[in-house]
Amino acid sequence: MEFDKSRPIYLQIKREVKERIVRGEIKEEVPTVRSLAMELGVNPNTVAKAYREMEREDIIGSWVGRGTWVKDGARERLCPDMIKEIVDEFIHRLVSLGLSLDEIKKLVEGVND
Amino acid sequence: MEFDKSRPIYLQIKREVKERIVRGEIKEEVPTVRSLAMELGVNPNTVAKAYREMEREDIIGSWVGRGTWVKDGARERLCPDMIKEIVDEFIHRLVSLGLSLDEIKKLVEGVND
DNA sequence: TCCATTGTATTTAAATTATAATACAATCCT
DNA sequence: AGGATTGTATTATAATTTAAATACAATGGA
Repeated sequence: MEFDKSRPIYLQIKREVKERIVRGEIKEEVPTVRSLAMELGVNPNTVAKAYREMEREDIIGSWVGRGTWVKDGARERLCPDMIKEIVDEFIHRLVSLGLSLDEIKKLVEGVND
Repeated sequence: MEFDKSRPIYLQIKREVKERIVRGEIKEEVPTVRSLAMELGVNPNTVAKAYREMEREDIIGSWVGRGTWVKDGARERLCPDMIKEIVDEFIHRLVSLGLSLDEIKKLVEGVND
């Protein structure tokens, strides 16, 4: 995973972990703060900050000495929420360029690859 | 225009100005550094930084005492470039959630409002 | 019980971003 | 000619983000 320099790393880590949960790569046990920090090449504090926010969002739960775990039903809540957020932002950005909803639909229909 | 606190303001200003160019709201004359800073409620230095980068991208040209102007053909170059960037990121993000291209197309087809 | 692993917290430092206050040279308009 | 406006540059300051190095208490396994 590579980072976009224009946005805080901890936000990108949040997105990455959520994506892994939605994809089913993370089912119950979330990587430890230290192991994910090592894997991503960042400071454990940065991962801890991402986890702290996701805990407040009721996506994961952390316990000292045990680790971090996906909360019950988190994947089912996360999936439609994230899709809606992505689609909404996509539509909004193209509308900001002056495109209509019909034009946007035709644009996506024509995508190949 | 309101700012997203999670990203540098000067980058959001770049996007805003580019959108205005594509929408045709800015045709030739770009707002002065000071007037846009006043309009957006930010420091002139922040606008100047955005303009400086757009000048390096050959989108605008600035002259002391005269102002800032859209470069010839900038709108025609900007329009397809920005659309492609937005669509590509959109597809990429949904693929990162595990969706296929077909699923994405059906998703967009079903959008209302 | 002992020890490694866990999340959490603290402190210090560096880099980036944004603001603020000027100053300056070039240009334009009257 | 002269004054206002322009982009640009400089310096200083503050806030945010990230890194780094620790330390600590709780947990679990040998």
